[in-house]
Amino acid sequence: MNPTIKDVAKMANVSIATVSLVVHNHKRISQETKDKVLSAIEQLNYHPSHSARGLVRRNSGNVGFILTDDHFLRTEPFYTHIFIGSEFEAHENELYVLLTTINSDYNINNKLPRFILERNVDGLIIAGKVPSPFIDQLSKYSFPIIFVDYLPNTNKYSGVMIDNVKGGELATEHLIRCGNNVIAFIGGDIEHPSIRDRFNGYKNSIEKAGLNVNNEIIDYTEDYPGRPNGYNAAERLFSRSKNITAIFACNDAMAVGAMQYMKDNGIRIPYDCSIIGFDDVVSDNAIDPALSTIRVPKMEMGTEAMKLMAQMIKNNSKECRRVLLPVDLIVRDSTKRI
Amino acid sequence: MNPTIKDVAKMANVSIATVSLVVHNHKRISQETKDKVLSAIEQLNYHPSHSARGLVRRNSGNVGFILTDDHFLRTEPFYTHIFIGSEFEAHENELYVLLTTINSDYNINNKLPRFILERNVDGLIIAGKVPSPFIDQLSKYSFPIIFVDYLPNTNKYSGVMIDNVKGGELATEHLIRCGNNVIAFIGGDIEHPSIRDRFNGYKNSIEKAGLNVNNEIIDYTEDYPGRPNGYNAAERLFSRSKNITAIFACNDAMAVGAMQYMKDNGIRIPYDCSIIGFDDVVSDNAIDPALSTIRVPKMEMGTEAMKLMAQMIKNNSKECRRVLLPVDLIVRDSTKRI
DNA sequence: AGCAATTAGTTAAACGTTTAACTTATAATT
DNA sequence: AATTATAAGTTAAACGTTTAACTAATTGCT
Repeated sequence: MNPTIKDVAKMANVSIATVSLVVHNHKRISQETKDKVLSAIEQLNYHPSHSARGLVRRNSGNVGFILTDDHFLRTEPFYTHIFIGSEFEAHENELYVLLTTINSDYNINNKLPRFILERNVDGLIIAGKVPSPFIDQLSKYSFPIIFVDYLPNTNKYSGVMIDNVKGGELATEHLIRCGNNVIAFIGGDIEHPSIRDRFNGYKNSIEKAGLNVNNEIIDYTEDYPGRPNGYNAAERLFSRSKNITAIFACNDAMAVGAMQYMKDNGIRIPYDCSIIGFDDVVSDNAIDPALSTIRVPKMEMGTEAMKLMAQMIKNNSKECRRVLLPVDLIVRDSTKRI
Repeated sequence: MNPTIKDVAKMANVSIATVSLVVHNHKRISQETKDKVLSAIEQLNYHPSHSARGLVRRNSGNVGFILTDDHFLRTEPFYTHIFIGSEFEAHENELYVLLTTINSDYNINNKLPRFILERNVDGLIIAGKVPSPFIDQLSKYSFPIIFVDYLPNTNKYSGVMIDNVKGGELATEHLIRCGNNVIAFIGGDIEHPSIRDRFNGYKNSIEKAGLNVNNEIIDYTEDYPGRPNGYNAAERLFSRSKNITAIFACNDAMAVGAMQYMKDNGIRIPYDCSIIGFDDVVSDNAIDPALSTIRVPKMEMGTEAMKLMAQMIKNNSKECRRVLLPVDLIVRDSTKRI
């Protein structure tokens, strides 16, 4: 049986209230008593019962972490890094993380995750784009919600985002500095705020450099921005225009797909065509040449989200707060000065 | 405020004990009363408090899920699938899953995950190989532990495994049936039980076919069995022997690495050399040709582990139980009849 | 010296369940 | 009719904390 507060109290010859006060290091307790109690706690290896605490505090000590299954299961461990960041920061705040996935085609008839129905979380972190019917369902609950890497259009939610526009600019500027002047863009669903922002960054830089934004070398579809999509996008692109010298892909997965197309069709990277991705999730040598990209601070997004969450829980605040994290240009071998 | 059992009792005009009995669908309650209570529960959207329940039942309702960070963050979402399986099955058993990673170089001075120290889990699922100092630390705790995809050498632990020997045999037999008679093996750390079993399956089939096991075309190292390792292994292999017509890689990641080496060196797959992997984790078209492999029922491993866990928790049993899941041969385009 | 203020601790109620032990009403058996 | 058995519910204690309200001892102030 685990030691309880009573065991500690008995051992230290004080009341259980005193033990509790020491645990919360309340000022009312003298140093002498504190030492006595602390030593008993140490000896017994006492840890307060999560359940008992949750019962009287009327909270759970848990934070739900939700993402869609296709995001979680994709090849590039983007969201996995975000989760790890959250989990890490949760330790610092004495919180536990309950991870669950929802269907990417969640609809109004689907059940909400069990920890929401049973109100066994004090807050929710939602990573990546989730179906809007899911978000709608959440409105009846009053716990804080923090979005990471995706923010619904309504401006009532807190979120941790990266500077996608800036990232798009950095990538495009880099390609321009390398001497390219026919720079294509490939993206998935342009309705996705992140992709749209990256595209806007692309446009900004193209225009700033005095080049013209040419729809013929801009390709996006509604499909999931993964490798197959990148492959197909590159195929369409090169069938429309032969003189493309560089591609900015909205993420690394699409970039890798596009690279595969180029390899299959004798287009040498970066000699015939440079390519840059976004996210910095492929670092292994099976991708050749190494992909230049925009680094996204994935773990940091997770930690920032959990920090925000811990604050909101502690202050019982519902105010909407936003964090914007910077991105960096990472130059590897897939982009080359002409 | 969330509705409590009292609210339900008041609404249904019964005692709280009756509500509790209905929730547990105890036979002592008449159908009539049951209906009344159930309808009140429905109307109020009542869910029992996890904390209150945990307090009296002296359990947490949580299961810890542990793996090393490099396993979790690897490119192929192998363990992610296992986790999802566990999480799914946890729902069926009214359990929550607390996921956390440990360092792959965990040592005796590292702290155990918080949920273990605070005894906030009723059991532990450990996925993949973990450092043995970690396992040693666990011995002071008495909750059930289930290993998945890795079982320490001592035979005191419960586990869910796949038939690695059989998988090795299936893969090798397939290559033999395709007409190959110089079949190489590449693997990572041969001390890893799964890799050793796969290798043993390979040997079984080679011998059974009357071929000889040739150390020159067998390559393993102590390194992590990822893509870079596969690349290097292929390099060593082809520098030692030119007439290899097929490779069995101990997993898909190493196979992909080896494929990259072959592509870089003009070895056409499968015309010059066939290759088969293990795990079935790469299904995207950026890997070309599509990789033949041994399918591992990843989600099922997760669900089976959680089923076992739920039983052990329910029966308060500590007996050692094992589940062995079968694997399948998946023929794609990287292996070809000569 | 007499009173107020401060310090250091204790008491006891509350949080929302579960469940053994009890009660009461009805049915079955002698 | 008296006794026993069964059915259907209720009572109350317990689980391990937190914290407001209280007490008692000491110190400070006039």
